[in-house]
Amino acid sequence: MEKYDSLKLENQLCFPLYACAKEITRHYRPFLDEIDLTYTQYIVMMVMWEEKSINVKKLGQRLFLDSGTLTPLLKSLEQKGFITRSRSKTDERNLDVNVTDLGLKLRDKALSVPSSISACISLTPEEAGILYKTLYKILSTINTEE
Amino acid sequence: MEKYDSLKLENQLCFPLYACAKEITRHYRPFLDEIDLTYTQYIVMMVMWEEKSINVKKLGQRLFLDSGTLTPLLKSLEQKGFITRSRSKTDERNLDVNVTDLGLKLRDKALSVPSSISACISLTPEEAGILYKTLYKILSTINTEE
DNA sequence: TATAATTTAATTGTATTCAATTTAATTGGA
DNA sequence: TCCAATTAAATTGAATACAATTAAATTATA
Repeated sequence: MEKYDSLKLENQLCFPLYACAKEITRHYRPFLDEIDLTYTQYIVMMVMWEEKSINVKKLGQRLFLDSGTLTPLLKSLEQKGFITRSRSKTDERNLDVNVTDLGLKLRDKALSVPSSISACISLTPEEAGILYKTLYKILSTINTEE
Repeated sequence: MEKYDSLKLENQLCFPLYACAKEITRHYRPFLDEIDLTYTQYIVMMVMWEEKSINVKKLGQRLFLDSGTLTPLLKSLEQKGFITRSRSKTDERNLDVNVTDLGLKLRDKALSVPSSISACISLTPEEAGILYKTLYKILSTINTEE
């Protein structure tokens, strides 16, 4: 055990996490290109497909993103016709995001994406299940100690 | 089981991976601010502390980064005096990166960073070990099927 | 009620990321 | 040797990310 062991790249847990996330989102690109979405736009659309309507605040909490990222991204999705943006009638500070018909149509085109991705992540269902639980455990604890 | 279940955010494995990586690197910020490094600069310095000298190509392979990311980042580290950049004598296409004395001094200042981070990731050693193995399994397979 | 505090998006600025292209150096084959 | 192919880094352009600040709306309080 050497003084600087804790600073070795191979002893980091965060580095493979960082690299994995990067490599996987990179692998999404060719599939998402076909439906004119980036990875971040894709996870926003996932929420929109489920919720149909949501405001920016809640969307950001769901996706761990702030308005600095979401504002330009939502404008881009609006431009493509997948969503609409409008101030809430009851509280004008809030911006409501709604999925459009075109946005809903995109859902069918996206159906093949998840299987295409899981095909290039060769984990057993058990490994995937444990990984899933562990990641959510980290997410649930990391933002609490503030 | 519904038609669109595979597109639900809660059924994604990639999303918590993406979110975790983002949240964790965000937690590095205050600690790394104190030694004037960003997260990406930090992992570059980790390699430099181990290798002392390496070229951009190998550095990129090690960190899953390309020259588009590394070139401006290495210029910034050079500006701060932590590394030097110079063309290889034997093959001028290669750029050699060398750690400076100042860069080596930074290693001692960085010693407290790993423990600060692991303090806010509350995993058991077993969970961390399994996570580590699983992430490297993904990394080893994801870039092979090209 | 009038104003202070809070909340929500938007904006600004810095730093990634990566695909695609360009430039320069090296290697390989005719 | 000459030139095509390859390789490595740099450049360009688009899209994130996030901290910090700003602006507008709402809520809380004196």
